[in-house]
Amino acid sequence: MLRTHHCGELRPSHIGQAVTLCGWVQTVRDRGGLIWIDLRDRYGITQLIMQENVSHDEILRMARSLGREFVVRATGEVIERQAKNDKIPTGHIEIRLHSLDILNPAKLPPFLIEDETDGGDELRMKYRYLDLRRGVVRKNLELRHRMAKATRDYLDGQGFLEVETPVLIKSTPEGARDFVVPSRMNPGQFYALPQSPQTFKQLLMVSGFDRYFQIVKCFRDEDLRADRQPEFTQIDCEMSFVTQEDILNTFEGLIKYLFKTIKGLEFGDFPRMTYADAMRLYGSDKPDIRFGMQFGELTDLVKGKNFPIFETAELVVGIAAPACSSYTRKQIDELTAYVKRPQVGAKGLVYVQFNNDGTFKSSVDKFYDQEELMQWAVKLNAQPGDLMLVMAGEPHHTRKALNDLRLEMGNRLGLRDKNNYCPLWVLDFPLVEWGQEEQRWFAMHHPFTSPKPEDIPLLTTDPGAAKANAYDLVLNGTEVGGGSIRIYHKDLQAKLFSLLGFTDEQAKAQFGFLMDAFEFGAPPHGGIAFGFDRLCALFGGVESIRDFIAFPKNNSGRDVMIDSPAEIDDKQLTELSIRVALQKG
RNA sequence: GGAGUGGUAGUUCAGCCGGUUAGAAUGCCUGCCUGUCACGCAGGAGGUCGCGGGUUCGAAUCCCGUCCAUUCCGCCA
Repeated sequence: MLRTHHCGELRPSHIGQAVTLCGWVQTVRDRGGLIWIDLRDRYGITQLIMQENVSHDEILRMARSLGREFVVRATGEVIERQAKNDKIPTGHIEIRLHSLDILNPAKLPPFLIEDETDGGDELRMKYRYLDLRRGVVRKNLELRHRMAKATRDYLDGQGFLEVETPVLIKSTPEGARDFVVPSRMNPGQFYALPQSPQTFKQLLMVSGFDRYFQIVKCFRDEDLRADRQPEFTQIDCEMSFVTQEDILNTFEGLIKYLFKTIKGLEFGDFPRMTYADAMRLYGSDKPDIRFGMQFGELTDLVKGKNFPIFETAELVVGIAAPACSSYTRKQIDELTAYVKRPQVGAKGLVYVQFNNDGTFKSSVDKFYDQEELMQWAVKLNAQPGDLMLVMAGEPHHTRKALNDLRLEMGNRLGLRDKNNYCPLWVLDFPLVEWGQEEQRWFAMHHPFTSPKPEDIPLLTTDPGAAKANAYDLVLNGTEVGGGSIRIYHKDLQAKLFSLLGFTDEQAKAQFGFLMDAFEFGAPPHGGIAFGFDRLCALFGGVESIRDFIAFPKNNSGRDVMIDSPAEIDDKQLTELSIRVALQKG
């Protein structure tokens, strides 16, 4: 070993010991007659000291030649500091240097390797290996490690087996776009990278591995966001001989275990809400229930008063923002501008100030009297002092826009504390939804999801009304997991494929292996998958998942450090029987 | 595919209603300093104002195009 200790462990109890440390030079403070070096490694910072007329001139000269991030090996004696620093764990000791080796000099880094760096995102990603030296980023990866460890501990304790499934698989038309990989040995043919190990984990159930999990990379070739990467990690799980209730309980247990071991937080039973209620009360299938402001519908109440917007609206819906009745004209204009942004896309916003004296002042006073506005207040559960905000229009878009406004009000009122965790199960999703453009049904979850048994007759009469045994776990308005009870009978699976517009031939070509397997004794089964990166980011109290991934990709799916994706040689293309025909812009 | 924001010193930014030599902070270099730890003090170096075109006597500044980054919408079963 090149070192006897690391840079985070020496304490006053070590005083008098001869030690050797290795690490990176954080900074050199040359005070003339005294020189200090802060030596950093993964574990912390330890101060080295040299003194004129005490230390060798050679060491002093060498210390003055050091630059930031030089890799050095330092040997000396642990001594007590004359001036102590209570801000760091090693702040009561320092090392009186006897010898110093430069193991490797370093170019000046392009940004400061400190918690409060001066580096922007782009530069940090280009030199990610330097960024990862920073304590804040390192702590994120340490958190991720502990999350993965705790997940394995819990699931192992519950009898789950971790089984690896292939990464080179087959492209399927449903769902997200696939990343594809050409096969040299099979000219003109391509593998696809898995969007999830879905079919393989179901086959493992047929094989009798009745409790499977895998912490596994998944790939989706879709546009990115702060919380979406082209390759991401799931905690993928499946169980046999279980009901939906068993799965909810087992994995509520996992999330509780993570909160307990990682953050020391205890939870009671997670609340549950149907998809229908989530949409009705929050306009979202992933409601943030850290705060109230539930929707109230006014559609019937407002008709017949000659207010044109409301007369023609299919849905009139509002929220009551607590203690906001004193909002100024300017503040209300800001809210109106917010909902009119293209991203929200609302036409406008009606407001009603419910004054503390019980009177109302609104943007629609011409059309509605005080008594009528009082009825609104009852519907929206508004109290004196509240500000009612009402939107109208086509139901789907209006709910979505009001959801955006509700979250914005939550932010403005400081109701979305990142240290306050409110998990929620959302249940009873619809089985399928209508694709207007393609004029066909699409699976809301995926085509292997089981309808609720009592809704199977609806598949032929009214597919849109059929509910699925599908569920999402939502945490603070973010979907962190989702799953379903699966179909395990060949006939029902064939019926679903048919509903989704597959011909028998297409279904057989794409999922024949699964249909075949269902004929060899498939057990009832179901499962769930959690977005591991998102879960880590939420536990870390951060919106973006990038800092919980060691080497993430940027918005365009590029790795700016290794500069990928990249073109390949003609020789490689030839071997792969591929010709690139780029369309000229 | 669409909308917004940004691109100026190594870095983070200011300047942008056109007009001296493009600034600040930090980093870097040199010197001084025997208890620093965001060390301090003095001095110094450092710029294709993303790129291309246009308007103008004159463009970092206005206009058009383009590239890059970022946030959001679409998309993500």
